[in-house]
Amino acid sequence: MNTLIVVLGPTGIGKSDISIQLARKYSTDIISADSRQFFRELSIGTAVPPKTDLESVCHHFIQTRSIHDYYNVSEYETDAIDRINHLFKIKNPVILTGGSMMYIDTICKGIDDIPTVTPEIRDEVIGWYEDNGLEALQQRLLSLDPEYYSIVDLNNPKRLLHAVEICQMTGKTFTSFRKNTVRERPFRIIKIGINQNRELLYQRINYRVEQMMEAGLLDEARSVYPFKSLNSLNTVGYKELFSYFDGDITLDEAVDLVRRNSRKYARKQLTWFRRDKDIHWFEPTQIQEIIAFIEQELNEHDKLENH
RNA sequence: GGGGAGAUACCAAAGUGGCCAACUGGGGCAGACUGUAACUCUGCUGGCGUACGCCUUCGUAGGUUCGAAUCCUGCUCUCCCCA
Repeated sequence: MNTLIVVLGPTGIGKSDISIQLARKYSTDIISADSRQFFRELSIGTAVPPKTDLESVCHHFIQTRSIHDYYNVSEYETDAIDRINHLFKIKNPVILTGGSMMYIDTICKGIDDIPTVTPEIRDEVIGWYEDNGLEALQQRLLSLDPEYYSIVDLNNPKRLLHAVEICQMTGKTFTSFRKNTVRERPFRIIKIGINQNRELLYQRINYRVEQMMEAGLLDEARSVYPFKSLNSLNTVGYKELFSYFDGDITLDEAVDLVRRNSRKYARKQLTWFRRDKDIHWFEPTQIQEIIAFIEQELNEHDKLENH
């Protein structure tokens, strides 16, 4: 059976380096599970690996789309699973790496089939919400899908909005699509988590922000500033600099915010990963241990299969 | 040297006799998460305790009062204006 090695962890921990080393060792490719590295207009602020790395190891789903494109987890699931299965014909293991929690889970477990909301419906519902407010939105959901209403976080407009959109568009309840089924994958998954002591992680993050600024993040952000309202640009490292361009804060304040929001994001990632008991955790320096662990897992697996 | 303003929890900042362990924001910590998810949302944040609660806090030392972060006095420090 083929194996997908998933390398995950908080932002800035050094996942890319480790994945590249693993990819070299196993002469294989890397599939990105990073919801911001998809965009070709962004590279410094999203920490896309340097050109030399991209050339030495084949990466998939990095900078393949535009910030103007609509893309979502479901499409990613289809695309990435196709690519992984395709790669398995000639390579094994394959490596998946990234920090976008939901994207990783989608590859590992799948996600329910829910129709993609059309722009018309989206505009209609959002416009309606802006005119009528949160309470009205809650009531609208209550009448469309009381079951979901009883379990959603009623203060979370994004969740409410999407449920209403789906109900509106399909004429069915949002609940009816939420099967919560886990898709069995025809390959084995080994999850490697990279993390370290919180203080060191924060130091790493702070340092990386420094490096990004030196590498020209300010110019990169300025180049996409005209499109700042795009969702793809509601991204740490850019939105803060947009506030600076807007004249709302100083550059120093903006950079400080980038650091803080990066730390927050890292914490959020860890919260998500914490409940996944399948992850085997290592420190960024433990590349030897990681390889040893993978070897052991692969061997055990072969034995099981031969029996 | 003279005059004025102020010192509140990690930071900022309300509170100006009891409803104050102290509004609010930030930060920090924890959590949720089914399609634009690096999004969006929630809880906690003096100490001890699961909890009713108990203990120690509002520069500092005293005082007034049944009761003080709030009133009075001394001291220390900070800022502003005049010299």
